Amino acid sequence: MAERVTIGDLARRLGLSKASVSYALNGQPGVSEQTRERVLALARELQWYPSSSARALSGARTGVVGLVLSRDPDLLGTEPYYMLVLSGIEAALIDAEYGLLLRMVGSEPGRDLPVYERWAGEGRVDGVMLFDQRRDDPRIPLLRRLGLPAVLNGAAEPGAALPAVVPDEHGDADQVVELLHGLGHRRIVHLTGPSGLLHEERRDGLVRAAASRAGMVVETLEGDYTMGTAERLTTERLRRGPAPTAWVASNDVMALGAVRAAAREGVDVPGDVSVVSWDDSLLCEIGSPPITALDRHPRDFGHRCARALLAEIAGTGDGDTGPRRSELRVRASTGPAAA
Amino acid sequence: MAERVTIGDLARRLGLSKASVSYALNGQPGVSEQTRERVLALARELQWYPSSSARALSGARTGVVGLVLSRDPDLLGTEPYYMLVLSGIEAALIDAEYGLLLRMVGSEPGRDLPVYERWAGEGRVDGVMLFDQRRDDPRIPLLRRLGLPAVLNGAAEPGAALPAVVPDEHGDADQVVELLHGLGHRRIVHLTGPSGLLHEERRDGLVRAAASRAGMVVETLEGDYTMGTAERLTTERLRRGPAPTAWVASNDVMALGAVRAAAREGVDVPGDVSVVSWDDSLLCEIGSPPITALDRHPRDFGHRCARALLAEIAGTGDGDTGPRRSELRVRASTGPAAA
DNA sequence: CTGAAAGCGCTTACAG
DNA sequence: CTGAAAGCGCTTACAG
Repeated sequence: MAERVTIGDLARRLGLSKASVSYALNGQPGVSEQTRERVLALARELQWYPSSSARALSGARTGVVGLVLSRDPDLLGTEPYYMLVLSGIEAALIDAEYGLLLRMVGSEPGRDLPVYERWAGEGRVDGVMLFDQRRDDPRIPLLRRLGLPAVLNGAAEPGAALPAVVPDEHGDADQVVELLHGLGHRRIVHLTGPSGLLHEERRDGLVRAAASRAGMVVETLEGDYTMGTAERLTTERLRRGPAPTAWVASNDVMALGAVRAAAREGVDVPGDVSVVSWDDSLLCEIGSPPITALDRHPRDFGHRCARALLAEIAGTGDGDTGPRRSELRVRASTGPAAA
Repeated sequence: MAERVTIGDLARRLGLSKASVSYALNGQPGVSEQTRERVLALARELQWYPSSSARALSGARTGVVGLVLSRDPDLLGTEPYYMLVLSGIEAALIDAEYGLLLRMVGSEPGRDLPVYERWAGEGRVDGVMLFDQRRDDPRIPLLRRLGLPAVLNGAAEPGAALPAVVPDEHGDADQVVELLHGLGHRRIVHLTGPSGLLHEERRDGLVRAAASRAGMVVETLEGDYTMGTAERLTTERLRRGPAPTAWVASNDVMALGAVRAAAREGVDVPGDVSVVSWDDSLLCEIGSPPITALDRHPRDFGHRCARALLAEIAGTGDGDTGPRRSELRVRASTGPAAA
């Protein structure tokens, strides 16, 4: 075990007090430039690292932010979306020399609450990032009570209870509906994630609004992001009689499920039915047919989320650059509406 | 900000010393059962949480283990393997009330070294999990020097410099080769990941050994886990003249690349060429054709890795349950060898 | 079984 | 600009 070098060691060697060393190391006023240089040089030479626990204990930052992922592990393994968001988060944190404490819990609502409670109680993190906001989300009052900085990612109203990072949901819905309308489709099935999730409700509202402006009709089917459910819902709907010609699915996995179910029912994609995914990924690229999808820049989004949280922790305004327009990647799963 | 409850508060309320409270809370001897009960009851009532930094500073555990993922973010987003391993790790850590500090760095070798140095210096973690061991891996001497507990995941020799968790690579190679041999294949292309990775070298050796026992021949092509490279290598090999009839790829993404390249070259899968993936995932299931793949139980593997590290940290032997046999999921990408 | 005390390595008022 | 000191909330010998 390498012997730890402390600021006490640095102070002794330099004939300074620990306070001066601390000021020098932290870029605080209170030491001459010359002293600071000497301190920094010695710290580097002796490979001094600040003890994160000592720092945290004496009231400074922990240098860590927390993220609780509330999805089923199997789904996390198949949906590339979160891994990409995660890598964007990491990129932002690295720049700020922050660490990420990651926790995966199941998808049942509320399983994450004790984690925040504990993190706050133990003083583990400086803040947390929240995804998948729900109606009357219990995390918001909880985090307020705990006094833990937090950022709501994917929220609609910037003026909400917590600072938020918003995606371009409006533009997303418009792009998708526009494409389908242009292809002659007039009826859409919107295959959503669980309706308890606010972004699913918002998306559905925006799709309906855009559709109705274009004189189109929308049927909503509530899925759960899994392929199995998407296949079942699609099969049922196709069998129930005259079905819409366009399907919009909330993620890539469900879009694939819709395509597979259609194939199994003898419904041609895109001949009889067009399919669009709200998330792009390799899954969409390799589907047969490849699936038209929105590239919502998940890495970029993760990066913005982390930066917003860091700004919140630092108390320096939100610093959010605002949403970036998604790119609709048109592939073979969409085509002219059947007559 | 909720006021922090400390053991001092508990001690005062109960008329005990902080030491007694600490002993009671930590299940240490030195307090009567009755006292312990009272302490625990009050701690629960006041929602006391141990300050992780105070604990860590006074020499106890940090309660956190670290993981550095050294792959390109884009690849992490497409390859489901790591997310599944991660969820297995999380499951084991939750049981032990441990947290996971996650860091993603690029795939250039060595980018992770400063992270370990820093984590050790800052006293951030109790140990780290190592994946993707390389020949003369610099992490091993580094971690030894730093005195940071570590576990090598995916290593072959249990008697190595660090405790290790081993997959059933032998069985994996045998299963794959056996399947192909039974289908009449006699020549295999082994599309590997970077040869600097020890598990790639071992796999290749095992595939060659199993093949040669069965009178088969193996050609090795070194890929980098990406689809692009796999497509290019496959295309080149197919064009170069009489190619083997069986392709074994080190991950699902490369297997897909091989299938796509074959299709583009007018080579039928599995009519002309069979393809097997070393990793199973949704990508394999939805491929056209669906790809025969080894389910190496990545969640289970992650779970074992985390448990081994926790055992190492606790100093309680390795506690590894040993490898679990992988399951070869035979799908439409493999068939009888062309005459 | 219990208490008083030192110490972990920092940060931060407070004096000089 | 610098130093002596208190304090963060625990754990852990050491006495009783």
